[in-house]
Amino acid sequence: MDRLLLIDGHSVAYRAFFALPVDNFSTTTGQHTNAVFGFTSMLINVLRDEAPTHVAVAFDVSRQTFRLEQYPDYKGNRSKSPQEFTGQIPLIKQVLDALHIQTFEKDGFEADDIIGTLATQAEAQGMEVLICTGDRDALQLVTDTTTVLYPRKGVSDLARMTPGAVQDKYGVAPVNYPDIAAMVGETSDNLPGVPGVGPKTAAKWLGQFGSLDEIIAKVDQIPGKAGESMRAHLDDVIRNRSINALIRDLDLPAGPADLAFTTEWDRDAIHTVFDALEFAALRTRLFEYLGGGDEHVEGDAAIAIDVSVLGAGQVVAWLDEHATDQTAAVGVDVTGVLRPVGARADAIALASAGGAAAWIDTTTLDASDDAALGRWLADPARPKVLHDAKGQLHALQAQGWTPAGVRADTALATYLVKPDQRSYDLADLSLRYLKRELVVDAGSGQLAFDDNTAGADTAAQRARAALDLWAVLESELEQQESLTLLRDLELPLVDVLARMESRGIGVDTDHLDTLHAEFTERMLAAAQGAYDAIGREVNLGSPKQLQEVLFEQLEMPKTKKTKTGYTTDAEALQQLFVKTEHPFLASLLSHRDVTRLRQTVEGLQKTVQPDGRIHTTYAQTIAATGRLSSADPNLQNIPIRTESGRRIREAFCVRDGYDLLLTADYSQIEMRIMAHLSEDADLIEAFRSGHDFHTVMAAKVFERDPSDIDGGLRARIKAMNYGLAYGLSSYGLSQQLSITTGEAQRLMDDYFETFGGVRDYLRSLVDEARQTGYTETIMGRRRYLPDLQSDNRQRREMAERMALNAPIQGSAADIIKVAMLGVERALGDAGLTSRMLLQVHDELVLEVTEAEREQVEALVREQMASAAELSVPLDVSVGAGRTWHDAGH
DNA sequence: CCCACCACGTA
DNA sequence: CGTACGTGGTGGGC
Repeated sequence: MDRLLLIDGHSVAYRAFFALPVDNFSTTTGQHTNAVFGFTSMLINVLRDEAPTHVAVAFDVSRQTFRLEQYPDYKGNRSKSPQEFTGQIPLIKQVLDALHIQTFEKDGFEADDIIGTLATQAEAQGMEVLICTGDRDALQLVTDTTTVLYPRKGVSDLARMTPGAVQDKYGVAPVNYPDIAAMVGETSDNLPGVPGVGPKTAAKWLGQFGSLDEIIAKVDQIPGKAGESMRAHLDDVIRNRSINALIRDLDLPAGPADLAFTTEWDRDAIHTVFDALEFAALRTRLFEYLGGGDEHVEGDAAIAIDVSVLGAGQVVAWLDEHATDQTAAVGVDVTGVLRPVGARADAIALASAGGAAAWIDTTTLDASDDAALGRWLADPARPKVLHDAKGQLHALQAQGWTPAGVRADTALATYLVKPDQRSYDLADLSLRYLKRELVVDAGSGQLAFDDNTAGADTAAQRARAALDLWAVLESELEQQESLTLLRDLELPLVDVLARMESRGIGVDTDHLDTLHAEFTERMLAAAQGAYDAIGREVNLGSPKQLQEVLFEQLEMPKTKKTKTGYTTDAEALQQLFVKTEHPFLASLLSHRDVTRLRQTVEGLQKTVQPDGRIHTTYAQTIAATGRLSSADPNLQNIPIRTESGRRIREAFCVRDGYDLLLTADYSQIEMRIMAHLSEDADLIEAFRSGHDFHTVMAAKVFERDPSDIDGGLRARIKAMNYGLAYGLSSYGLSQQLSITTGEAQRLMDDYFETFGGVRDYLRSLVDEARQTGYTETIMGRRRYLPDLQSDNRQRREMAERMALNAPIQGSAADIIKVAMLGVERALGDAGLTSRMLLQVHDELVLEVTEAEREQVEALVREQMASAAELSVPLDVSVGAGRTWHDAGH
C-alpha cells in the first residue's frame, strides 16, 4: 500500500532548534546548523523506519493567516523567532531539494492546513498517511489509516499517535481532540482556555454530553465551579474551536500522487549541501540507511557495529584477538542491576579500538570464559573506558570480579568540562559530541529473532560511544588542563565511593522504631493543639490551607510574598508568634518540627537493607562546585542542630564486629582556604594563633582584647565569616542578625577595613571570572559562568555570587576528596580492618575496632591534614563513640 | 501521573 | 536580597 509522509517543517525544525545546543552545531563559517541537523536526522530516521512511498514537507509562510484576522492575539505570545532559527529554514529547504522532496507553502494558511488537505486527499485515494509534527492540532486528522508522529522529547523519540493512543492520552476520539483543546486552551497559540478546566474535566463533559455543541447547548446544566467558569468563558471556547479547526480543502498545486519518493537523488547536490553544512556523520547515515554505501564518503564517521554475540567458550579467543593492546582502551558497558546492594551484571558489551564489538551474556559463561574475563577485567594493564562507571563496578563486583584499569569515565570527564549540566546521559552526549544517535531498541537485524540477545546491539553501541567519546573529551580536558584532576582525583575516587556504598552504615532499627512512635505521638498532640486553637481541622501540611487560617480566619498581618501567596515558613511563623502570641502558631511550629523528624525517620526505615545497614548512593557529577551529593537516602542532611534531631543520629551505630564509629572533620575549612588564597595577613594570623577563631576575628575588627569580646560581637563576626563565601549582602546579614541594613553595612565596612586582603581577593575572583569566563579551584576544577555577562541584573548578580562561592566550596571539595583517597589507601596499606563509611562535605565517618582506634585516628588526622599544602594549618577534630551521635563533638 | 511549588534538613 | 544539595507533601493540570 502507498504511504504518504507529511512533515510540518517549521514545527519539527523548531523542536530541533531547542533540543540541540546551538554551540555544538555550527559550521566553520559560523552558520548555525542545529535545527537543520535535528530536522535532517529525524527525516532520515523516519524514512528508514517508516519506508514511505510518498513524501512532502509543508512550511508556514508568515504569521499573517486567516486565523490572525479572526483573532488578533493568535500566537501573540510568541516572541519573534530568533534569527539563529529563521536563517536555517532555507538550508532545510536545500536539503529537501537535494533529496527531491517536494515542499509546500501557501499564503494566508499554516502548514497544518496544507497537511490537513493532503492527508484528506490521500485517505480518499486509499493511501496510508503519516504526519510528523509537534503541533497537537494535527491530532484531529488521526484515523485508522492516518497516524501522527509526535516528538516526545528531542528529535529522536517519536510517539505514534493512533486513534487508540489519542483516546488513551486525552480520553477522546481524535475527531474530538479540537473540542478538548478549545476548552483547555493552547498556551503556545495564546488561546486561553477555561480556568479550572483541564483535559480530564473536558473529556468527562464530552463523554457526558457527546459533543462540544451539546456541551454549549446545555452549559447551564453543568454543576460546580468548573461549570460556572465554563459559562463565563463560553465565547473563548467557541472562538478557540473555530480557530483550531484545520482546513482540509485547500487548493494546492499538487496532489498526493505527485509526491512519489525515490532514492534516485542527485548525489552531487547532496554532497554540495552536506559539505556546506559540514554534516559528515549525517551524510554517512543517510547513504547507509537509504543508498547502501557511497564511494565518496570518508569511512571514519561511519559506525556500523557488528556485534559478535559470544557463546560459551568464545570469550577467551575474542579477548586475545581484540583486547590485548595495552595502549588502546576497550569500551565497556555493563547491563544489569547497578546498585550498591543487590547488584547483578546480566551482560557485558565490549568495543575495541579496532572496531570489533562483543556481547557476553554472563549466564552463559563457562568456567574458562569466566576466569579469562575476570582476569582481563582485573588487569590494570588492560585499559577500559566506561560511562558512569560506579554502578557498573557494583554489578561486576557482584559477579565476583574485581575490575581495575579503568582509564576513563566519560560521565566524569564531561562533568569536569561542563559541571553545571544536570544530566550526563550517554545518548545525549553521543548525539552532541559524536553527532551519532544511539538507537535505543535494536528491533531489526539478525539478532531480533533471538530473545536471549536482546539489547546486545544497544549495549555494544553504548560501549563504543563511551570509547569514542573519550577520544573527544580527552583533548577537551587536556586543553583546559583538567586531565590530572580526572586521572588523579575523580577517577580513583570512583572506586573508593563504590566501596563506601557497598559497606553501608549500621543501623539500630529498634531505636528508629522507638523514635517513630514517639514522634508520631508528639505530632498528633501538636495537631490536636492546633485544631483546638482554631476550632476546626485543616491540613497543617498545606501552605495553601494555612494561609487561609492565618490571613483570613485569624486576620494576622501578611508575611513575605511567594509566587503563589504569602509564606508560611518557620521564620515567618515565628515572627507572627512574637506579634500575636496565638497558640495556633506554637502548635503549628512544633507540628512542623516533629513531622519533619518523623518523616526523616520513616525515610530511613524504608532504606534499611537486609544486612541491617543503610547504603547511600553518592553522586559524583551533580554538584557544580565539585562536591559529592548523597541520595537514596541522603545521609548528608541528617539532623544535628536540635536535640530531637540529634537523637536520629543515635540510630547510626557500630555493628558486625566493629567497636566504634569515628568522625573526623575539618574545622573552618572554607575560611582557611580563604586565608590561603587571599593571603590576608590578619586572617592568616587569626588561624595561626590557635584561639577561638570567631573571637579572634571579632577582636581584630573591633580593636579590642579577645577577652572583651562578648557573645553578641562574636555572633556578628561569625555570621560575617560564614556569609563571606556566599556573596552575603548587607540586607541578608541584617536579616540574620536582626539589625538594620545600615548597621549591617557598617559591620561589613569595618570587617573589610580590617581584612582588606579578603575584600581584594573576593573582588579579584569575580573580576577574573568575568575575564576568563570561569572560576577555578586550587586543583584546577573549573566552573563556567556565562551569566556574568548577562544583561539581566538578577542573573548577573547570581552568577557573581556563584563566582565567589565556587572556588571556595570547590577547593574544600577537592581537599576532602584527596583526603579520602589518602585514608582509603593508608588503611589498606596498613592492613587494617577499620574502614571509611561516609563523607559529609567536611567530615568523614569511619567504623573502627578498639584495637585499631589509635592508629586509625592518627592515620586519618595525618591524611586529612596533609591533603593540601596551605599557608594555614588544616585543623582536624576527631571524635569516637558507639553511635554517630556519640562520635560527634 | 507528572510537575511546580513550598518548606526544610545538611555543609 | 547567600552558596551547594535531596526529599516529601500539596495541589493543579502540558
